[in-house]
Amino acid sequence: MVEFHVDRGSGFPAYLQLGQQVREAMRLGWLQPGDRLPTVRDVVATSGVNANTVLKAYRELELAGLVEARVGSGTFVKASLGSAAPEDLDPLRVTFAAWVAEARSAGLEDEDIYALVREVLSGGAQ
Amino acid sequence: MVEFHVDRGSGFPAYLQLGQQVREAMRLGWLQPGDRLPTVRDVVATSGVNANTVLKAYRELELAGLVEARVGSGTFVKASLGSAAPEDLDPLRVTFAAWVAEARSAGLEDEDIYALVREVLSGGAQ
DNA sequence: CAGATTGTTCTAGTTGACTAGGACAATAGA
DNA sequence: TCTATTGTCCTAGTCAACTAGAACAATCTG
Repeated sequence: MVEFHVDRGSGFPAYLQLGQQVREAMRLGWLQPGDRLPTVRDVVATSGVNANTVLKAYRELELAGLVEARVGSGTFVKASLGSAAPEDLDPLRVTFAAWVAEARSAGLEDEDIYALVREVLSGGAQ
Repeated sequence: MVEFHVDRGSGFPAYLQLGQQVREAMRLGWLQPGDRLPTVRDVVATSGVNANTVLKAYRELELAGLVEARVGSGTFVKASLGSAAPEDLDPLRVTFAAWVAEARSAGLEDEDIYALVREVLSGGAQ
């Protein structure tokens, strides 16, 4: 079961955070087709956000064709996200973790790493 | 000179985007102490956001002690951000770019890569 | 069938982000 | 000194995000 972590006051909307966390879990294989998302009321109790906010997040995912809501039973993952097979992810995870260790020992903080990642992914100098 | 790229409709506030871009540029060494940020009016003309929005972003950076605003001359970078020396960044950039190439050839899209990065940096399973 | 569970809808209201446009004040440069 | 540049402030207003609380309707479970 996926646990949501909504950071209020971080500046960006709670419903976007929820949606992103679902998409991310799907990409990482934590959520696969057929899996059930936490109940709207569960999320309300866990994260403190309003039911309408959760609903907005779920509805957006449904519009994207990623999940399917079934009254009485819950919201279920419909499609798969992530273009790589979960097996292929593991070796990449290992090598990247090694790189992170190297970066950290060079003195980089997580924010530095994020900045570097964004720089490289966006095509270097932009 | 740093160019700002404000993505309206992305969901999170323009003033946060501006602030983050400045911080990121500082971490990557593109902005160093003494450098001048774009004029408030420049940003207005370039990105289309309102002067008050830019001001809010700049004021937040000033409160954080990162920049210094001088009426009549501009806003200048005051401190340095990023815990690593810029020279140390290059080799890390190279090895990371290699890893990205590997990940992409394994079929990963940028979003998959971001998800993996966040997973590893947040400590794997959470 | 009966009760619990779940998604869904509705209204009303608050808060914060952002816009619009104008004006002021301090500084730099000629 | 004069002028352009720059940061700063102000008022008023719009819009989206989010809250609060209640109710409804479809489905599952026993």
